[in-house]
Amino acid sequence: MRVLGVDPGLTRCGLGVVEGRRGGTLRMVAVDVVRTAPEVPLEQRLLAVSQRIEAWIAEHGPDAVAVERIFARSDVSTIMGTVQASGLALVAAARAGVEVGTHTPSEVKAAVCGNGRADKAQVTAMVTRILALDSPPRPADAADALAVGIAQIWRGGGQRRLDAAAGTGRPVGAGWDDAVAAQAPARQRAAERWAEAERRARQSTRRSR
Amino acid sequence: MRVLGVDPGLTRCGLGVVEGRRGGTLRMVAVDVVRTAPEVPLEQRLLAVSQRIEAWIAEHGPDAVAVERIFARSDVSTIMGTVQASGLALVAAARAGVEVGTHTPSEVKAAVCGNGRADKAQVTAMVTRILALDSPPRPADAADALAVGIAQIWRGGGQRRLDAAAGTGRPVGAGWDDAVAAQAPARQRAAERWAEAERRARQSTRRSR
DNA sequence: TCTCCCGACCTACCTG
DNA sequence: CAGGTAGGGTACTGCC
DNA sequence: GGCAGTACTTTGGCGC
DNA sequence: GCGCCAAATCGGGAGA
Repeated sequence: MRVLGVDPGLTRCGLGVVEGRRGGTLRMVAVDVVRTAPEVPLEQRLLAVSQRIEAWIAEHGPDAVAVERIFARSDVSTIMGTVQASGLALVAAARAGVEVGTHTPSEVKAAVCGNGRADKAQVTAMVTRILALDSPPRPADAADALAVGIAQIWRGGGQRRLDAAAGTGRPVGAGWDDAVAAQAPARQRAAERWAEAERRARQSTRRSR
Repeated sequence: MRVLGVDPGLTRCGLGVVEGRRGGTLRMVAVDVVRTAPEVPLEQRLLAVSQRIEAWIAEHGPDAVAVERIFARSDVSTIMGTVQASGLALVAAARAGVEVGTHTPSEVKAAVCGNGRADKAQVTAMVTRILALDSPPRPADAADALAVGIAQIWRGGGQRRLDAAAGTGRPVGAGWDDAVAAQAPARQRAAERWAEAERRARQSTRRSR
């Protein structure tokens, strides 16, 4: 299984391709960071990111694209570009017909470190070890992208419910799987549809780091 | 001059093509609203929006694409899809090599109604009148998209931010007679105001649109 | 080029 | 003329 | 299909 | 097993 992990960002967007099996040894295929200069018009920056992601998908032909979900507090301004970048990643994947998975920062940390509260350095270190790299991926964002990819392989794209972006309006609370049935209004007939959608529901936004 | 106005949204994304000259009579070329169902995976929804926008650009060959700028308050979740949609519009335009303009809701209202505080109904009414439509554009988002397009034609592209960054200082449109936006230097209290806005937004209940 | 630190919406309208 | 202030949205759910 | 109402962050960790 | 608590960011510019 090959996964393209994406750490969305406007100035720096991390891209990392990881290969391996669930529970097996993982191998880093490629890693890079897309940089766009502040003086360039926004649409150009986004376009650059978009094209780069599409190029990577075309080149590496991943089985899935994993995007780090966005977490935004009240500080909105900074996340916009990030969110847009994540959207581009999602569209690029959808356009290529590739499976999509999203992961929150906590999930990623928990996946690679075993602790959702893990320090950033910890994550980098673990990524380096897991992929048996000689040295830590240089721009920090690269490591994060790889971490997301790892999370995708180990935890699977089986994300829960809706995304933050959609403004779920329905805090599911604890049990995700159980909540699926509870949520559907016309659960009997639509159950199948919902299950399907839910299974594929690795959507949502991206997060920042 | 032909402009594609976009009112970004995930569930409903308004698209409106307006044609005319600055200060001249305007004509509506086309209008529509892209709808995507909540049960569809996010990436699919975004893809649908993206493709539709690209199709419209290809079909109508606008000279510019105008996008309504997003203002995010403390409520983040709802804007995500919106922001992503706007990003898609920007990229679609950039990809097609079309000029891009962004406009805040206030700008749009001011451009169309002469009053930045204009009611939504007012905007719809003015759009209907300006474009000499028999009836108001059906979904409200459609009217908004048209309004954005109108604003683009009448006020020109809003890329002051880009200008400042690029140092070109070259407003794309031809010179306009009206008052130019004067930058308010009052940045000192920004934090305070932000905190205030945030606090207010958190406590009070939101009104309907 | 990478690192570290700081700051965090944008406009229109009304009032003095 | 300058400064300060207030305002601005959306996606989901249920119902008509 | 359209209109109106409401809520608006999420998640892992730890304690109970 | 359930519930409550606490924490989480990124982009721009200057300096090494």
